[in-house]
Amino acid sequence: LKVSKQQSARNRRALIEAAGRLIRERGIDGVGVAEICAEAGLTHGALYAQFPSKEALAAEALTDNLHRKHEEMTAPRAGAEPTLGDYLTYYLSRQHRDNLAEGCAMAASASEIGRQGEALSARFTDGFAQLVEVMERSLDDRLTGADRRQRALAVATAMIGGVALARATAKASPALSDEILVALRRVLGQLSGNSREAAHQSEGR
Amino acid sequence: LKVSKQQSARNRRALIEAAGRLIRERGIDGVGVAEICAEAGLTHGALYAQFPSKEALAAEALTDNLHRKHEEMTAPRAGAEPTLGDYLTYYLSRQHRDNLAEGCAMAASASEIGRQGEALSARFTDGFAQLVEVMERSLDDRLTGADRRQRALAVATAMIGGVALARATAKASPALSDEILVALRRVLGQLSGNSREAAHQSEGR
DNA sequence: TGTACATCAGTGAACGCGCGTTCACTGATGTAC
DNA sequence: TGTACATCAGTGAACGCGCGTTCACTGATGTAC
Repeated sequence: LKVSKQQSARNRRALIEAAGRLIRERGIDGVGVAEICAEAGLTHGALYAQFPSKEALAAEALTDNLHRKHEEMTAPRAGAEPTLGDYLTYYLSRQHRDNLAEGCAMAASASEIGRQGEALSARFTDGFAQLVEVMERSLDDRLTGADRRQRALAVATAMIGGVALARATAKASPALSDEILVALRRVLGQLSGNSREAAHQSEGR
Repeated sequence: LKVSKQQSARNRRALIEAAGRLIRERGIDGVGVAEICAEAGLTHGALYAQFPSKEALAAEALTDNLHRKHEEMTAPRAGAEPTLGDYLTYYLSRQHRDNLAEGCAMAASASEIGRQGEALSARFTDGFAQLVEVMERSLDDRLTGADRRQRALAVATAMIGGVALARATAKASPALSDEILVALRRVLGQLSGNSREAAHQSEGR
């Protein structure tokens, strides 16, 4: 049965969102197309009217998540540009760790993305490069050149690794998992080059 | 056909090693038991004479890898205890990034281990806690208490995240992938608390 | 504005395939005498 | 030391199952007149 263009667009959105949520929670290989389509309120055949394959849908879901997260992170906080401390508080939080479905896709898929097709790894790489740039802008203006860039790379990498490892250890040792988040907020905060902000993070809120 | 105890023990070893290699390369869901057994020179039924399930074999392979890596890392370098710089040079190398099969299982499975059974995540967590302790011992003696512990947690997390992200970005941007390794060696080296060593890392070898 | 009809998003049965696991069987090993 | 036989690691066919994808069909939409 044919459906209105509006409804068809809504269905496409529902597929992207269901795929994103389920893939972040269980991994690409951990969800089937039937389940994704059912979650979107459709039958499995409908996917192929919108996307050429499961992988194409996964790629679309990844891009969608990375765009959304980029906007969320860079949105002004109380009218001002977010600081590195704001980013760390947001990203390295228990809420983020415990919410696979709505969290950052990079933390959810870091170690498996290299095994997927080029479409997925190219989109992942773009998203990571963008995160590094956001981190670089948040560092103190007195830092320059290679040092500034390297700190931004280290912060971006450690944030993603931190959430991934906090999740990996959460079941077997909740205390260690929490410790990872606290330690990274503090140690990475000290890399901002801004001594006032570093002191703020050191208080360990 | 029955086989000598010696041969049976060798077959068990071959299964653990084949499983470890293939799972690190392609993920647990990316390899079948038939392929693991074929790689070990056996038929698929043989697995169940040695292990109750595929997951039990995967858990054994994970423990085996983490023990081996722990021994490799802590072995004295030229008669002396390895420094943090030695660990970073070893772990954050292009060789490690490019050798999934023989590399550290934590970097290969960080983001997917939380979705597996408890046997696997408990062993992963033990291995990570051990890595944190090794890192802690390599920091300068002047660092103490919570600061020392937090730096060790940050270093261990960023090392694993660094290799995972260097791999994730390697296909789409080899330059960015290399940059991650260099940046982490340098920035993490500066966390050792040993200014001589930090300067050494800063030269960016 | 009203009617006729081509379009095409979505349905659901069917495709071949590989998965993890089971099981009756084999036959060299290793033990009991 | 030599013989008889129970053991059990490994074989390979078979199990049910869910996977991603295809396809003939449906019928409301939206266009052409």
